[in-house]
Amino acid sequence: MPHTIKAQRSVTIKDVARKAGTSIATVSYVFSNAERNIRPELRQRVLQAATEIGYVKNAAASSIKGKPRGILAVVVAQFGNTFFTRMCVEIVSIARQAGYVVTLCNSDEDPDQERIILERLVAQRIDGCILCPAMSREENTGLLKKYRIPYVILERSFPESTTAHNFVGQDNYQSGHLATRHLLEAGHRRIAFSGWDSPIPNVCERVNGYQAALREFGVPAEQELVLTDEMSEAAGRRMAAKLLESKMTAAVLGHHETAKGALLHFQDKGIRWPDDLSLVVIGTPEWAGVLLPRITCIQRPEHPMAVAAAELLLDAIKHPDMPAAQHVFLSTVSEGDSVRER
Amino acid sequence: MPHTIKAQRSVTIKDVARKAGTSIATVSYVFSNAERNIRPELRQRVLQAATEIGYVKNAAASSIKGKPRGILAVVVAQFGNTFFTRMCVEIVSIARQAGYVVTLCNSDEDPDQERIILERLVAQRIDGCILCPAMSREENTGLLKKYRIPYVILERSFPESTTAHNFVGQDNYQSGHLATRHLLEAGHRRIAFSGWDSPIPNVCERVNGYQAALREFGVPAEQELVLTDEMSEAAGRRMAAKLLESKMTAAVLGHHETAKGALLHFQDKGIRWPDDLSLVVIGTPEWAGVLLPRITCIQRPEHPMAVAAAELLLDAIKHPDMPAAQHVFLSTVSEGDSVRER
DNA sequence: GACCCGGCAGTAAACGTTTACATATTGCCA
DNA sequence: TGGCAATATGTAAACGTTTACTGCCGGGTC
Repeated sequence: MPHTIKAQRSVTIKDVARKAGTSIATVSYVFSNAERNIRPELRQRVLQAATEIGYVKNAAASSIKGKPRGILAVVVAQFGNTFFTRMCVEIVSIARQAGYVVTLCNSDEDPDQERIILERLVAQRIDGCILCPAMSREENTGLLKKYRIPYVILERSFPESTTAHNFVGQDNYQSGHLATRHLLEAGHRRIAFSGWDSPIPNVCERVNGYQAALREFGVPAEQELVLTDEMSEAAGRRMAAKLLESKMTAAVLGHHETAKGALLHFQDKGIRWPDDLSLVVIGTPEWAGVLLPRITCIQRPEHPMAVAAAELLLDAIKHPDMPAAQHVFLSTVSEGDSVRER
Repeated sequence: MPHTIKAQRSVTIKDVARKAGTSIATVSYVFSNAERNIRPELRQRVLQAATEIGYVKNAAASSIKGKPRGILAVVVAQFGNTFFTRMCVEIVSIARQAGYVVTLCNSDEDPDQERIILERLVAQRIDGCILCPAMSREENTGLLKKYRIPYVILERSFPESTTAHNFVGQDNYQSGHLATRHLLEAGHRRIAFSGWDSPIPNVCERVNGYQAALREFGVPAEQELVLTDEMSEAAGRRMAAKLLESKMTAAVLGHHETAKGALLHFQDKGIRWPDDLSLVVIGTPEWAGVLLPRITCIQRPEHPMAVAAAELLLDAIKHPDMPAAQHVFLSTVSEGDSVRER
């Protein structure tokens, strides 16, 4: 509940008009409507008066007359996650170049929070929204649709997301497939997979890719080699411990947040990669660049995704009747030396 | 320039009133003024009508009647920097608990951008602002002051910042001092310092702390041992190369962004810490937790700073005439093994 | 000199709310 | 039944802009 204090009357267009000895219409024209001709001398007087008394246009007032607000919103599910942070940085930058400021919100993987946030944003009559949904909730995106707020769904491809909405994401199936094939090609046959145990389909798709790759190489998929757990360092450690028990020679760490915990566990136990264990991480964690030995990553294309999402949104704002588009980006294997021939 | 399309008339309080067969006042009271008694039956009818036609209050319209907007802003100089990101996450979370949404902006260390951003924010009539200024610009904070927008200066203590403004920051002098003393106590005498060459006083203060510590141990400060360069990985590598030439036995990496480059250079050259070189990093980079050998860090208290800034801002909003407060947080040495007795 | 036209500037009616004030409705008691 | 609270609802005037429309002035044309 924002604290409610009687805001003292701020400087308005009226004050400027009085000071400049003209009408409020003229002042308004000076500050907004570029077409209207104003005698340079008068315009100067208005500008002068405005700076003297410190006038700044009240965006809320313009907005109720149907002017766009110049505000975009990005709602992500895990703001602290570098994957999202990096995309946010990019989006903010592109938006700014287009003249927008960006409101960033964090649903913390909670669809109810997400709902509340979206309602607030609709109340603000934002010009557009990029949403990385916490879960599949037609009801939530429905709000945006109902208010005809242009939006782009980012990164999480719930079945309906990819069809009815503007969507930008990554091919998770391919990430899992790529990672696993990389290990298979190096000769590994007993390959584990660890991931985040979540309601979103991303990890699930990665597992599908992993299993498909195994099939292609004629390797039977063993249930016990696929582990999922909550998203935390501790969970990563737990999964690492279980993986070690299962005597695999290689693993796909399918989720960079838990991968960190797993690597810490390996470090603690004195298990070294690629000597003792070949590893591929899906994602591009901050620490991958300095960790020794280097680690092989399936890069998630944060940068192109952010750019695509921002541009798609700007497009959607310009062309409200544009049909929904879909962009999916592939992953690439980064160089690294955490995989050894076998 | 936000694209300007005639926004189609959205559902208003009038539509709800018509649908519910009552007056707009009643509808307004249902949605805002909690004191007013409305017959439960009528209230229900209004709510019903509102959901049916999908009414969401237009926050802009309420705002011009002096209602607080429920928007806070955070303007940082380097949004992509994990140090700031982590503080933003925390601030967003606290703000949300207090009922605010947060607009995050990135000045990219450019005071002109900062100016433009602040003007936009003032135009939005935000309820409060946390600002990490790009440079000392009285003119910029002056805008906030003039419009009586409560604000808190974060992290960068320009001389005037600490006196006239609400301020939350870290003791950079102490960080430099702590880092250097840690190395001196381990027996090192030839200690280098690398930092970011910037207009803000933070690094400079750290150098002061470094030099003071040297003095306390009777070690003459050598000019060539203090290096500064731009903020990039490449610059970090450059400084690392120069440091190696100067034959020091230990170094304070005074800025975590350049520290990464320096460490990469050391890795490339096969120089190992703490065997070949003792190191202390000022800051808590994302990668510090997994890097082997572990690295000693002077922790910047991001979390308490963010909490303090957010709470100070909320206080300032509640008590507009509160005198400016100042919070400075000390640093602590994290455990690590990148320093060796000598 | 009557007419029109272009260039400027002002008037006033919106926009979607909030809220002071007025009015209606009810229940209660004398 | 009249009077009076108390309660419930409506009226209308703001809030700070935008913008269609009207008005004014000077100069050119016939």
